[in-house]
Amino acid sequence: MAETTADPAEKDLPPHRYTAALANEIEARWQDRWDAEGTFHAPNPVGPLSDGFDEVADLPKTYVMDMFPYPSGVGLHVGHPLGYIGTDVYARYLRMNGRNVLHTMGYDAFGLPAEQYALATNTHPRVTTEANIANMRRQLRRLGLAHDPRRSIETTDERYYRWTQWIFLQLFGSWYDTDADRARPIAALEAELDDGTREPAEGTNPSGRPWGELSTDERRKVLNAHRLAYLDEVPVNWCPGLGTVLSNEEVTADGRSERGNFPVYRRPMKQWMLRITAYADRLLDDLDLLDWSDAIKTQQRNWIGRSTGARVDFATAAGPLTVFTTRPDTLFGATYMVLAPEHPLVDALTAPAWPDGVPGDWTGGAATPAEGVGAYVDAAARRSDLDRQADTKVKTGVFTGSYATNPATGTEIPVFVADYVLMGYGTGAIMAVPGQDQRDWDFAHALGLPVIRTVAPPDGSDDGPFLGDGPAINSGFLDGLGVDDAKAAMIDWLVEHGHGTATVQYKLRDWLFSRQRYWGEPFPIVFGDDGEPRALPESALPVVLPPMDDFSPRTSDDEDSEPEPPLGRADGWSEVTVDLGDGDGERTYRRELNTMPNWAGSCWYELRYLDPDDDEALVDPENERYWMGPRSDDDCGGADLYVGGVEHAVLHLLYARFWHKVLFDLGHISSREPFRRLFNQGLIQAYEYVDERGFYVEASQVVEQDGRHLFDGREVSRQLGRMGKSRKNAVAPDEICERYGADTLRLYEMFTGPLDQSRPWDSTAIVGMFRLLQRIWRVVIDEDTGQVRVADDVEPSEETLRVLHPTIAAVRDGMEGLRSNTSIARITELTNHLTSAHPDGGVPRSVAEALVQMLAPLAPHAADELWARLGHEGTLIRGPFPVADERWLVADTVEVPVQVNGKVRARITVPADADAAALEALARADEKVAALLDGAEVRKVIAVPAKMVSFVVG
RNA sequence: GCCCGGAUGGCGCAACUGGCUGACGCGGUGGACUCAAAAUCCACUGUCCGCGAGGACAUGCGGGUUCGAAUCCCGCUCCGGGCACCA
Repeated sequence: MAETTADPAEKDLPPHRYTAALANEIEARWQDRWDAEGTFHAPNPVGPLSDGFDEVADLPKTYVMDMFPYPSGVGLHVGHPLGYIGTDVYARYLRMNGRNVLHTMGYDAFGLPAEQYALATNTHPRVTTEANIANMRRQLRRLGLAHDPRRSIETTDERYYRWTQWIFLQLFGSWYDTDADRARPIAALEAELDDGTREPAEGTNPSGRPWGELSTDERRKVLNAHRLAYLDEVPVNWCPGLGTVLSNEEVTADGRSERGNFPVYRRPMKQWMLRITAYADRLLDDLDLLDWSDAIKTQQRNWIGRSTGARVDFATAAGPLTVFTTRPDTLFGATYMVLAPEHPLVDALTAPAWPDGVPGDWTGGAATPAEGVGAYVDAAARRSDLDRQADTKVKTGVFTGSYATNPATGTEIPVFVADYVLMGYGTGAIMAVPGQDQRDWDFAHALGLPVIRTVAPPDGSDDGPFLGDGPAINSGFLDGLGVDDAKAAMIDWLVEHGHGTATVQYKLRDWLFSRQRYWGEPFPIVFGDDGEPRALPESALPVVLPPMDDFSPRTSDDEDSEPEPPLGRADGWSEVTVDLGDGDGERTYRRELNTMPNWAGSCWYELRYLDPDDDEALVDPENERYWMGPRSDDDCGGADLYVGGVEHAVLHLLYARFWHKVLFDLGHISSREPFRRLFNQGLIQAYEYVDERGFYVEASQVVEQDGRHLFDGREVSRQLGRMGKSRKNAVAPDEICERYGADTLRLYEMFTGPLDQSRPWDSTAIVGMFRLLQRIWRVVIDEDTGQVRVADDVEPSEETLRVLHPTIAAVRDGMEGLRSNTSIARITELTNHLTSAHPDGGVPRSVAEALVQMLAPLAPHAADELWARLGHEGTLIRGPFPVADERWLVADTVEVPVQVNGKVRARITVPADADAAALEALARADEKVAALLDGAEVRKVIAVPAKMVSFVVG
């Protein structure tokens, strides 16, 4: 890279030029001053951070948030702060315009990466995490971000995770009342069960005996089965190589762990689950209240996956077989049934012998159904989910030898076991309608099963299933009805005859919340001798993560090994003697040894920023209502702006919404949603270079020659990708700050495009923004003397005013719309105008000051410095920000194009307020236009005032 | 396969709801300053034809609507992202 910074030691450089050295000096000085003066403090209405609230009490308020980072050991690269700078510009702009703005930054520091990093460096995660956070704080501070430092939180801080645990106790201490459609305290459920106004929910009382006859232990089990946090035996991703279960996102497409590439096995284990499914409808419906992109909303809708349809019972020898279908209208076309291999009725429905005349394709070549089904089920069990889904074109399955009765037709239809039906969705069994379903069609054709069409396909189409709308055929009382009407009619019939019910099905599963890791929040839970979980009292919080020398998970290469949470080895920790206040007195209990997943801390941090020092509550209700409360009847509340990467489209954002709604239901907060408006920032991409062996080479050392890219003389291939240390294309912000200063980096990152757009990093283009700052500097400061060179008591020329005021309007527009690239372009134009209009200095003070004010959100250090040198006390943090004067927004005269038959043939300068008739006359008077119109018949004239004139000639 | 985005000079992008395509910046070319270079400043810079005035062609491709389309409609291509046997 060319050496673009000037060394101030060099003799012939003007002594007061804006150089990197000067920029760095100014930036460090202002950062210290901002810190010392608490410039970025945003006062709360009440509590420890309420100093100075009186001064801002009448101002409108805005809460701006970034998705907080995980403090990685390699530090930030220039891609990370893109969103942070974007929100900072926005927040500073609003502050200058008289708003009380809350903007801060925290650290999401629990989780497997931190633990792995600690293992790799053989240091305790607490030590590495704290060092990483310190480094990241230093890097971010250097960028001049106007964060309220008092509100910064770390999820690994005991004072923070005490409240994470407290929220878990809220989840454990409540249940979802489907009648009230909200969560309520479990004590309310107990009271209603006691006084007989409520029965235990379906599936929560295995004995089936009335509540009043249950023992204390049995009652505890019933209550536990209602809770929003509950223990359940579920299939999980067990990774013996890492010694922990993993979330689905932590498993690669080929069934191995993302970290370490170890095999992952599905197996059932008893784990903590959070009942997010109870909130499925509200999570879905409330999306309509949010100012989020359709892309993200669609992803959340798909993830929740609500389908309406019916449950239908089919009579079999083993009792009713229930299926879920979204197409009850096609019941007359159900010609066979399929069970998932794991379905509980598989054994019961496996007949002792094949019926007479069974086709060979159906038996899998087995002598008996038991043999055929057994072999098929075993084979399916050995295949991973991913493997089973890899080749979806080929359908396999085996006949059970049993039949079920189609309730609509009374026909006996064969029951198969096939792995294209998944146990995890619906009831794990389907009615197969090959005429209207591609998968059923494929299976029917593979095994020679009959097809009955129940929706008439359009003319002649007889190839494949028909999924569209059309009149019902072959369907008895439904014939002639369209799909929607037929569905409704069939559901009515099913209900009336006791064969089924209308129902809603979701793809969303309850949230697996246990990890066998050390570096996470311990659960505030203990177990009694009965194996049932009990909550620790609030007074026992925080349950502090015990210090351990050996915190590594117990790993193994044995698929059947048992998970062994590291906390089980913490001396004297796994048991605790405590009085739970439940009447049992002081007893010894076993602690829960799992920890929470790293999503936990990020599920509610938006609330803790509001009141980080509150030891009485997770957030004082008044502070929450002030910053996040609903502002009108149809407002869901929440942070005003949340900026982050699109990669958190589903998980983090869904989990956080879920917790927020639980806290809302229980009356702890007034907002129904955590993030009113979400904005996904683009990515900073970088070229990565790969040599002939497929290894990354250091991007900074690649040279371009005749369109080829050479590293060390060898040609390498180039592609655009993510920036990252491992790809050897990372550029650190520190490096750019040293070379140009933070203000230049901020301007450059904002200039390369609107915030939502990804853009490649180009280190050579930064100099443009550096030059801009130099020019602005020169407008105010004489490079030779260091003296202010603006002209006092001089009115700006009309020409300058006509540049200045549209610039102000456009700059505001860009900043409000998170498109400061356009603001910077307009500031550049103004600067260029001033530079050429006043080559020897003497820019009117009022214009120079407006320029500096507009610069302040973007390059706050340089702006505050220039503001001070212009003779003002203090910083520009609270403005003023210039306001455009309408008078100068519209020009007296404008140049408009004149079109003849759609082509621009001339340009004329006309009064801005010329009406259509005047415009036409002026256009006709133009020499060139007159020549073109001469002798031609003008058939039509369109004249749009101040825009254009168009002649149609024939 | 389905669902979202996107495509404008050599590059990043701009053009508010149909009205002068390419603002602003990088890069490039030429110049000023300098012994020289760097830095800085100034000018030019979509493509093609023409000595020139000027003209033609240009917003991924093909149609359409319109006096007028980067913008609206229909049909494609390519790129990026998400989901994927969800009954």
